[in-house]
Amino acid sequence: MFLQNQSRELPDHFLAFANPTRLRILERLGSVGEESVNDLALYLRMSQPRISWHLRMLRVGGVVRTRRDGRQVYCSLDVENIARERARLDQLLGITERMKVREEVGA
Amino acid sequence: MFLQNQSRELPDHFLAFANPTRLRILERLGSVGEESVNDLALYLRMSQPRISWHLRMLRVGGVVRTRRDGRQVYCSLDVENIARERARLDQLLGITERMKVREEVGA
DNA sequence: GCATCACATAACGGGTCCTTTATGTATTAG
DNA sequence: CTAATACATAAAGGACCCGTTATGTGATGC
Repeated sequence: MFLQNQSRELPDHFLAFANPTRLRILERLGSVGEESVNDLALYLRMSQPRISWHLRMLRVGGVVRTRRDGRQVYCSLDVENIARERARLDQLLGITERMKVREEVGA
Repeated sequence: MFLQNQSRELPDHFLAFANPTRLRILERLGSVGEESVNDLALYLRMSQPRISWHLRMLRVGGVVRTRRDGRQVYCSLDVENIARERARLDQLLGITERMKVREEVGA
């Protein structure tokens, strides 16, 4: 079914943002665009398995996508899917585009 | 400090969305606007302590606000704060308004 | 005051998250 | 083929999440 899928997809997506380490990873990826797993671990001064584990959650949640180039695996933000999941949440909450526009205007 | 605060505020906020039961609560609140704790528990056919516990997480995460009227406590979405936290995430990810507009257009 | 209603918290078991250390797998270099 | 590199996965322990029942707290009605 359609809703069956969503019953874990949305929670998994937002769980990806619910951790300081993962937010640091995402901040880094947003800053540099793309980076390998090892470079991420070096930059964050964390063990490679730990980074790899968090990247798995980020991939499962549809926040990050990866591509392999030789032995390196490069990670980047999946901006399109983030926007898609966000739209799903807004629909679930009944938040309309009109409401969001009013907020941007400051109404 | 400023960032110290954010180190738990953003995770707590998105953790609030990372559970099917809480999403059902939020969907209900988006639909009816405001509802008491007991009515929420009845509607979701779940024990009142469980609902109360989830509402606590939703309040801590800044997703739901509550007001007391007599013995009832009425809950509703904190749409303004949701938008605020979302903007913080976008800033962290380096997602600009321009990018979001392009997505809405479908570019 | 006393009983009741609405909600919050406590205690408990089972599951998942998160971290470290150790090991496995895939790709490249010689 | 062998060794090294880059990354993924396994195991183990502590912490937190999530569901139930039981109990506590605060506000209303008699």
